[in-house]
Amino acid sequence: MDNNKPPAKKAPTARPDGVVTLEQVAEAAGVSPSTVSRILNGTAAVSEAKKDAVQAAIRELGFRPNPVARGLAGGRTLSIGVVTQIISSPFYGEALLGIERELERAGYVPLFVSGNWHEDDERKAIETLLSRRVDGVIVLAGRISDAELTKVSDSLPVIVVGRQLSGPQLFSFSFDNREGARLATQHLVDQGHRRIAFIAGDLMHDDAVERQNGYFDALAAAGIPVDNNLIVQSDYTEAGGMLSVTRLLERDAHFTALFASNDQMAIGACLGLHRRNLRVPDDVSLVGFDDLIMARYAMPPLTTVRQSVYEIGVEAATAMLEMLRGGVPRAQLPAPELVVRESTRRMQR
Amino acid sequence: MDNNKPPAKKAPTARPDGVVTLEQVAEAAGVSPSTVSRILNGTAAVSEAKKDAVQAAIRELGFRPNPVARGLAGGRTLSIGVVTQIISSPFYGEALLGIERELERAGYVPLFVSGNWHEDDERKAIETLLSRRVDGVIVLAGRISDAELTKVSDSLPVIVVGRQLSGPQLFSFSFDNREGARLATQHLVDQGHRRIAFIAGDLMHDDAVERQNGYFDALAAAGIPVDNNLIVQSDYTEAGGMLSVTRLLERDAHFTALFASNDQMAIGACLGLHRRNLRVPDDVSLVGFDDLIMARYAMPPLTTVRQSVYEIGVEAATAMLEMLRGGVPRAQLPAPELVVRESTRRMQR
DNA sequence: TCGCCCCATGGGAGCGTTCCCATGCCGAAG
DNA sequence: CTTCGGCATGGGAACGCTCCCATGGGGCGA
Repeated sequence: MDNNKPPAKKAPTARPDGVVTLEQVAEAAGVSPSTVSRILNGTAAVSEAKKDAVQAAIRELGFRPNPVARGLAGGRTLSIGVVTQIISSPFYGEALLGIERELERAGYVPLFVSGNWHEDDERKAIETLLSRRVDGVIVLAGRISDAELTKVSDSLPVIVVGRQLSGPQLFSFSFDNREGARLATQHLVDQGHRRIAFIAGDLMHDDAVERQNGYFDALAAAGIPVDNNLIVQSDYTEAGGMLSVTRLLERDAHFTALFASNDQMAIGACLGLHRRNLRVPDDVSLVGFDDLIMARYAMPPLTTVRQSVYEIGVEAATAMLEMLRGGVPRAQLPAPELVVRESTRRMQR
Repeated sequence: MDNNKPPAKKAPTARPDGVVTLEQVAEAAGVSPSTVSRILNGTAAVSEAKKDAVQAAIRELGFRPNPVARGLAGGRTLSIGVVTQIISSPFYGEALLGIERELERAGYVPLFVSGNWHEDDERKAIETLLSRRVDGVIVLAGRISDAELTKVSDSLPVIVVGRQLSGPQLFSFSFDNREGARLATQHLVDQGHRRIAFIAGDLMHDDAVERQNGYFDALAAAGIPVDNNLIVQSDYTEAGGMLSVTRLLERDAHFTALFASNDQMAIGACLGLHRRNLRVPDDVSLVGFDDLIMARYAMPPLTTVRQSVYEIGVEAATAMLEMLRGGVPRAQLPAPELVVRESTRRMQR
């Protein structure tokens, strides 16, 4: 009774580490591993009886499929790579949250990697993701060339937010930055402002360019000539916004309104103005872009353009899942909307 | 010449999908897969000659080990699970950045999952991580019980930030919240304030309790009795901070200073005060905690307690790596430091 | 009634590594 | 010179799952 011959062929029952495998489930349910796999993945038709037996066994044993083994065997890892620029940014944070929530519903897990606004880092980030065998990649903005992105999409579905690209496994969508910026500028014009300064983002990026175009659109519509002296380029950070105000003031570019192309720069600008004893909105009306939480709690609360960043994340994830399912993704982003708070007012005198 | 018999035994050379495997490297270098593995992992001594040959082959073929296969075979996935509460929070964002940066240096990748301040979600998050076979888990605060956390550490190294726990595979460390809060309150006392309101965090969490204790400490040291009417409990969000001010004001709890136990609530409180026509710092001095970027750009810039959240992330990751290496982790967090800005001033009249 | 086709199922070969074990080989000790 | 130990190396079995292929039955048309 004690012949414990090592090559005992098979012994799926119980393991020292308490890990439950598919094989054990199969044995408990009295079916083959193949059948369990089929039920798990819905790969093929299985009789109700066996289905029930297996479900019961799974529940009883507390079986949880091992994604690692799945990844190796099936080539899918149920994980999606997400390339952000800085994970800590309030802007990206919102988007990541949307992505995470949406992916979770489908059993996928996001793998976040930061590009740090640096082309090389971004490339490395994508490499990391590829070597981790993610099932797809979502790229939020970024510097890497369109060509490289397209190349990646040869082997994987790719969703790009904030660019215009497409291909068999490539889908992109953007928020209507131009219209949003137009709305913001228009609002300032409507309030009687004529000298409206503009803090642009990094013009290497489409969205920054589009926001600038929206600014131009509104000025043109109002018959106000563009004055380059009123425009500075910055980097979407609070510090950048603050610095921009200094630059503007040093140029002696008199302005009664300022449109910063994102909220973070607007907040920075606000402090910059404060330091020069210029009050918002009394001396300068200020508009931001994005409608991050910080806009709502700024002093004064910031007029801005609502862009539901969370929603963008959700849409990106949805599109990815759709692509993975073999379908054709689409993205329906809400239209830009101006949120008027207290940082803008009708031009005095 | 055309006999393409299917069971050709082995053909490691080239694959349709361009994926390079360890086996191909072995063949190219004229050694066995085992040897390549040994070189890759430094598992055993290998002659210099073979080592060079393999290195060359790796470089030439552009081989990148497949973490998925590694995970299956070796039981390690080179990934670390990180349980946060809300990935989009400016506070956690900073910490995650620190973790990511530090892990990257060692070739590890973080897997972020959100607990949403919800015990069930947190438990599910940890489950997800375990089923993904992460090599370790870093928990940032959270609601889950100490016992459960300890249980997890039976099978994995665990690092907990913001609690006091320990065990063979369990390490925790905290920022000195109590001292930080004491410092903040003390500062207010030093400015002549006696009626100092306090917005606590969720007292289910150690850090919130500690911050409250620090507040008590300073009051006691100054001989000021605790007035429960001056204390409200909230949730570390801007909205919560704003609401707290309303509650405080409705109670007719006259106060000349307010210490909010994190920056986000302080920012919200600032707006709340503004709405009631109370100016910061003219009518009420305000102090926050954390020193997030937003504190620097608040209006007025917020006096707060510096807690390098980024650093905390780095320390957590470092400790994790140390544990993985089999060593004994330690964490050296900088001491709390008060950052005086413009939201506090000497009590008038 | 017979044969064909399709469907439910099982068997088993990978997926790319790691790691245990076996195999030579060489030098040192007896 | 023989024997033993140790070291560099190769072989091959896992790891847990997916998926292709083979098999056996049953239903249905002729």
